[in-house]
Amino acid sequence: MIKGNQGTEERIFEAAKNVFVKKGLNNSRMQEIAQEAGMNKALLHYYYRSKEKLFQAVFNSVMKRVIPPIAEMLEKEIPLFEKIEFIVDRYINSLISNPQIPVFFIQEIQRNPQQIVEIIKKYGIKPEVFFQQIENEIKAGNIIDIQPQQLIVNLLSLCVFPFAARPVVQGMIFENDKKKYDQFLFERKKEVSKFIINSIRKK
Amino acid sequence: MIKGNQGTEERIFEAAKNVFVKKGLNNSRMQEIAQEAGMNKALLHYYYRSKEKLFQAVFNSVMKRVIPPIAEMLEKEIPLFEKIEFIVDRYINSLISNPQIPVFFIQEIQRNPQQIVEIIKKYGIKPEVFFQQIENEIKAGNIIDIQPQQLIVNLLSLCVFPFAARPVVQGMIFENDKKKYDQFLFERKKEVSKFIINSIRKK
DNA sequence: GTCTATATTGTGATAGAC
DNA sequence: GTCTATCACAATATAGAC
Repeated sequence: MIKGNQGTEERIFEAAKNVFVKKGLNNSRMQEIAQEAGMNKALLHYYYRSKEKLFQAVFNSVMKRVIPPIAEMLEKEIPLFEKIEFIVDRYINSLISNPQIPVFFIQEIQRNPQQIVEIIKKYGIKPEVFFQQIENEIKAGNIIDIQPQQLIVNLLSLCVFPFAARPVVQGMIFENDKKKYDQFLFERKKEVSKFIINSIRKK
Repeated sequence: MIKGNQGTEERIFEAAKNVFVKKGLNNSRMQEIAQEAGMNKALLHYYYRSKEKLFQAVFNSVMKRVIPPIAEMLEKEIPLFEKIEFIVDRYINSLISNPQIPVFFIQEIQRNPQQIVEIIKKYGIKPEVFFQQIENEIKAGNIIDIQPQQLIVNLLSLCVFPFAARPVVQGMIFENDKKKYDQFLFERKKEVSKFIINSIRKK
């Protein structure tokens, strides 16, 4: 349960975030959120009017915290290999701290695909800078020929998938051992950037 | 709508599969399935008793069709690089034919994480054969030193993620252009195995 | 087996006392 | 602002005619 020292509205918000992020919109009950916040469910409506509005508040807040760092990293002006190491390390680290975000995001986008367009517009994600950097490195002969789009999707896949599919992977290849899987994720920070750089570096 | 030449039970089942796979359990309505099957919703209960049971029938059927081919490919006795090309090509191809499966699977596992254990037991997925093969290649000095678990998760990530996160990726780096993204996925069959083999091959 | 009509239940939302 | 009690509605499930 959420601790009681904050204001009521904040307590509701924190409780809603916990529940929504874990279960998604449709598997979450207002009753459950109220209980998590240590109050009656009528109060949720008093402060947020409807379940949908409460959810939107949570979703927007999570996006606001999650998207800008990524957008920023993509535009950072440092050498490519350094940048890959930097992004992978930071990104996996932040996913270790917030492991449910990928599923939360995938589910919500599935439910309401429209909003992805708004999110991109709102936070001004521009992968073009990163694309350009990759193309420059190819022309300079420093890395092998690869479509920038393929490379960036590879990077995202390698970072995010192990969190989105955790129960499956943990069950399939780690005998459902939570600690082993945590260790695996921790090591992955180095492994993934090694894997990528190994693949695109000319030897 | 489902065509009417099959038996009623099969019509229901096909309709339910269409709806459930697209929307997941909680966003699907019995009414909608009935409509899709061209009949009254009372019939769904007559044949399948409850929504939950109908869903389980669909889920089990999908798993039965999706899991064994993967399990089999992992144990196939062919050289490692060939095997990687084979798995990636076949796997991405099957995802192109059934693009909603990853999200369907992730959502359901999230809702009911218990069952993953049963599925693994039921279909006898054994990655050990593949692990052993990788370790042998490392000892023989044919590929670089890498944890087999990391490699296999890399392979799965690179294949599955672009389907699970399609709306996001399509929006972020393909200006929401469906055709471009389909083309991208098609090319990926070759790109992914090249990417992996490039990374682990000793040069 | 298939339908219409109805019962039952779960849950989001509101009214009104305090 | 916070609570209890209640409403309203949607969706699953069943009864019963044919």
